Amino acid sequence: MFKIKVVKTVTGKREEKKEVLRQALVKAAGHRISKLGLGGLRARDIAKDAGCALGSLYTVFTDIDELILHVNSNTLSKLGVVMEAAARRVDSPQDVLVALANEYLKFATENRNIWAALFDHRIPEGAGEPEWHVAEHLVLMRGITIPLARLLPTLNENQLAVQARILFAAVHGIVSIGLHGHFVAVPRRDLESQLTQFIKRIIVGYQSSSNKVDNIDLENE
Amino acid sequence: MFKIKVVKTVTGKREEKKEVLRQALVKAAGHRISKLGLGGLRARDIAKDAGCALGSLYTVFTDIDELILHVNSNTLSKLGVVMEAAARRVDSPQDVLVALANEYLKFATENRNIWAALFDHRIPEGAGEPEWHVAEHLVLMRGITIPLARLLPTLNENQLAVQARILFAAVHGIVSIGLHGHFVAVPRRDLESQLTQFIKRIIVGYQSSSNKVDNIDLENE
DNA sequence: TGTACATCAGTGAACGCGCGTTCACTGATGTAC
DNA sequence: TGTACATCAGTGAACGCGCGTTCACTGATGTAC
Repeated sequence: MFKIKVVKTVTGKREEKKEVLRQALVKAAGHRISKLGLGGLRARDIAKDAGCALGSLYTVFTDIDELILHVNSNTLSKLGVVMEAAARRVDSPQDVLVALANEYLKFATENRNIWAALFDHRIPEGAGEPEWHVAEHLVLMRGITIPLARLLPTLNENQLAVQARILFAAVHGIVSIGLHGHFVAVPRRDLESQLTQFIKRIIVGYQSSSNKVDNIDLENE
Repeated sequence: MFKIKVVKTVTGKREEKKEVLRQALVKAAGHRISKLGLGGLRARDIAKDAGCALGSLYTVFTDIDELILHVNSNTLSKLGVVMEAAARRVDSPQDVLVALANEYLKFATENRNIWAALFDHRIPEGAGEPEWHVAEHLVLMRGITIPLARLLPTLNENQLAVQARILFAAVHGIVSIGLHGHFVAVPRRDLESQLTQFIKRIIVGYQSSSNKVDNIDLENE
């Protein structure tokens, strides 16, 4: 037992250092992206900031893209944490949905570049994102599905998933165009209240008897 | 009079040819983008497709970016045409809004890459897009404002503009995430009906007496 | 524990290449008389 | 109308440079006995 532990520790020293390097690189890349955006990211700069040689980057990641993927993974997890916290601060499913939308806006505003990297980073040609990364997206969706299920108890799992995605996409669009200023945007200071009203309107739409989601959705299954 | 006309024609021959070249380049660039996306665009290829030398491109545009701007301008104008036509095919403001959203989805689906270029193209560093291009965006917004004004007659100009932008942003988000498959998307075949339901829900939200837009919006003015 | 050997992380200069942009040249278009 | 000269569009080879990635080398960590 003792022997095994020692061997493990000693043998692990290499893997341990590698892990430290990995973290340092992800952190450095994150800072660079925060400051200059995804487009301002250079392998050389990351290595320099992380305090290692350029080549080291490639002993730990196969690619710059792989490194970015890890940065995005971190971002997603941070986003998940604040969203969950926001949801916990209120009770009714209506308030939770509003809180989630506003927290998303807040996160995007305060972490512009690193948030934008989530969407700007395109996987090159071949197969898409690895499953572990897709799974992280799903966790976020889950946070929306929960209040939605309380709000619309007649929907099944699949219908809820679809509504969560639609809702997220709509909010993302508003936040994205609002911050980016692409096309003509809504003044920043109005965004939050507009977003809140927007969510409330959709909730009213969900609840209106003439427009029940379960009636409609079944068309598609 | 006759003399002037002749002089004009002859003198105009240079400018005329230049214009032909300009159009050819924009067209060629458009095709390239359609096929390979904005990321697959190369100055050499465009010139080749347009049947001119590489250098010619720079006698007509200062930049690749300027050329792309013109392609986007074309796209915007095409989009405007189909949206307007779609709006004319129905009567009630509700139906117009639904039709506009669905036409937007259709346009994006059928012109993926060239549509994506509208949003993917980032102006380098310095000052933003030229005003003539911004004006083109406004025309699109105008198309949304009109039915919205009929639906919500108590809103003033400014409030309508904000609502139009929010609505556009939300629809864009749904279409964008739906098509791009970024994050986990809604199955394509469901998108249209989901989008329709979505718009209907928002309209219900607008009309619900407990959630009047004019009551809310005035907070911000 | 100590010594000899093996492995592999870490290095950073050099490679390679893609690609936007320029520039000296030519030939067509325009002007003057 | 015709001729001599001027202008400027059009050309494409060459420039330049940014930057991801590699690779021969070194030194630290790990293994065997």
